[in-house]
Amino acid sequence: MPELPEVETIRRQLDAMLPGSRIVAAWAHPSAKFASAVDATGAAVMAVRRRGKYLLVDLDNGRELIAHLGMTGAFSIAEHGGTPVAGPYTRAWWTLDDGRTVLFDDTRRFGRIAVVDAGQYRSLPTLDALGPEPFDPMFTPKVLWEALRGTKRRLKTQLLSQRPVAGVGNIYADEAFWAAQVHPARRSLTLRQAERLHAGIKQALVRGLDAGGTTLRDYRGVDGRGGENQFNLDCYGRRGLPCHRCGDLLEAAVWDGRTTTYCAQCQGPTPRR
DNA sequence: GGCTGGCCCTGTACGC
DNA sequence: TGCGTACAGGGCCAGC
Repeated sequence: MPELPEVETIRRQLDAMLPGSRIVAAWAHPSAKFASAVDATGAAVMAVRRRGKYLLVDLDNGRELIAHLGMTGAFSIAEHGGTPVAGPYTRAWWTLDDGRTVLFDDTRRFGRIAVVDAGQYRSLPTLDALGPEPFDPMFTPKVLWEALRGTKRRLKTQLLSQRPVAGVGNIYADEAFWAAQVHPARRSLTLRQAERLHAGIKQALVRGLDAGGTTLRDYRGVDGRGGENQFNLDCYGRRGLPCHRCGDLLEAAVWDGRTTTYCAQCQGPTPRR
């Protein structure tokens, strides 16, 4: 499940390989989620950027190719020429003028490809309303506090909406709340708690970036290699295992359709509502 | 306008 | 061994 560290790892790999190449042919799965991938045909790649969990490929015709990896999306590059070898889960491919082919595979089809006019994200409402980048100086504890206290939703649900901050998914949210010792099911927080959560978010993401991402099942970089942050996790997926801080067994629950792991001792009792 | 819950989608794990 | 079911979850959207 690619989140910011995984998407950034892929971005760095693609940005080192694609700029300067022109797309001479393309194919897309007929699903509306992928069909517009062929609209990039004829354009040259200028740069590969990232916003939250979205990859933004700048094209030289004033358009952007946007990719969201969903749960199982992955890019790979076939170096040799000839007919692209699409697998059963290939959802799009682009052949470049140097003979290489970029493939996008997505087993569960939660991903998405779109080609839009540069900066026009109205067809992607989450991207259009994305919060600040976590390493942007404008993302301060106070900004986070105000984004979270202005809602009645659970703090984690609001965080996963991508509006308080961009790029945090289930794994890094659980890690951040654990590090901050804030219960994710709370619906309010103090400025002091927001300061700890702000630090926890950045700490969790930096650990993920330094480890090349978290590979629990599907995530692979463009080079086919997984990340190693799964060995650093303190909370996510550790239900029933001892808390690395207090030794109590971690608990898990489903709130708003998302499984959440937490330490009832360190992060406090579950709010009644 | 904010919030909730259902849906999409398929491999894996597990029980019978 | 084979079948059925539950589960994983990011983003979108309908309904309240």
